Amino acid sequence: MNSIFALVDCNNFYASCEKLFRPDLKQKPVVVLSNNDGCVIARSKEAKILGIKMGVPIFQVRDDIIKHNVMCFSSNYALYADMSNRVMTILEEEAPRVEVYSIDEAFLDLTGVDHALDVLDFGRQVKARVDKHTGITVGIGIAPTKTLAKLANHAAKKYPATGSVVDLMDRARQRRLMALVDVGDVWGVGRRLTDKLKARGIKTALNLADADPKCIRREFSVVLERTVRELNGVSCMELEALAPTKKQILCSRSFGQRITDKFELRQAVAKYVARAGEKLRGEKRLARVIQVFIRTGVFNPNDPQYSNALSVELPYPTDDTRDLLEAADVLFSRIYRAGYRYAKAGVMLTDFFEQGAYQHDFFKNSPERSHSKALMEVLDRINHSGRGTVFFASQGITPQWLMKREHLSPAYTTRWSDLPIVY
DNA sequence: TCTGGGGTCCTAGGACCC
DNA sequence: TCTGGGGTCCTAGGACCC
Repeated sequence: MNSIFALVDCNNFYASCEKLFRPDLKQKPVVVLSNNDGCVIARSKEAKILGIKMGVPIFQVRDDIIKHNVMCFSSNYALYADMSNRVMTILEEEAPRVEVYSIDEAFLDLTGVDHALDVLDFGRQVKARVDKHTGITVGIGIAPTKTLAKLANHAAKKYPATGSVVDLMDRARQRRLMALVDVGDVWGVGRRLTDKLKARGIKTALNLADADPKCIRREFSVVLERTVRELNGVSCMELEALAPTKKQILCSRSFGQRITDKFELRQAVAKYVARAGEKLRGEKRLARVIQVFIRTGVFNPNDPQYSNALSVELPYPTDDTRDLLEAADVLFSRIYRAGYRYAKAGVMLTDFFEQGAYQHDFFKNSPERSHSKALMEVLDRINHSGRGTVFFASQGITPQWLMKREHLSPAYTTRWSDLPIVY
């Protein structure tokens, strides 16, 4: 049976979340900043019109921000994740199978759904329900492949006359749209590929669709070949309703200010290890390999640069933060060099095993620490309860390097004391 | 002065084995 | 003089995504 995919995408998601709880900002330009308040990572419609670009460092647009009275928010992921869940819950009520593709996007599988409505009416109904129940506006693209659904969604955003819902099931319509779309706006075609494709005269999505898939595979990759086929209506990417288990867990942060002190840097690494361990247990996995990396800033050419990473295979797969801390500490002391201004550090866990699936070495007697499971459970439970935090001494008690979040909005939906009250 | 974080997949090349 | 071929595994790096 031929597939039908719908891509639902929240408009200006982070900026929209912030605006929901601030009616006074309704027609005002709003931007949301990355960690450390470094870059612009989301913009409201009004901010886009002002020409504030995605990803620009905030200091480069400071004049515009002041001149046009743009409201800035530090990113508030607790709020965005909660709003995302509300949107996804509604989508799951509307469609039999849903793939949550990112915090603000989902693919719906409409294949074989018996619609009294046609797909366009169905899309409009979904959009109206999300709007009514969450206040978030979405765009919807409907097409026979994921790549075309992305394209339809692109059109839904770009052309207001569509009412933000585009039905791209028809081949002639697909070709008309593709002729208008820059090849760089195709899903899966990034900046590098755009340059290479354009150098070969492939400038629009339609040019790419009409290219020979065999040549594309030879000169580029199987990934791009798939894209070509998808643009021609041949579905090569399934809907994945179950989130695949993770293959790596990464915890890294840039610091609010440069670190020169060895013990402070060590604390930062310990903190990321603890966080990574928490995520690992959340995934119900054990990790056998841990990597630590540290680096100086990359933007100041006058600063001496240093960057290094080291990984180790642990004696047995573990999810015990104590094991991870111990290993990380050894790695850290081997790569640490004095005399640099460090800007970032991180910890990566890989080589995962299912809990209980690992066969221990017969000749070693029970290598794990005692009460590991119970201790980690208590640790996670306390830290998730919101009533306090427990942490390892190596993480430090009053870190100076915490990231900057100077424009953080309240936790409107996840903390009772921050609940907005309407009188 | 100030420039995010967290992922996936694919490929090429080297080491090693028979 | 002639100097194999096929396979696996691992890693680093490149590309993409949001």
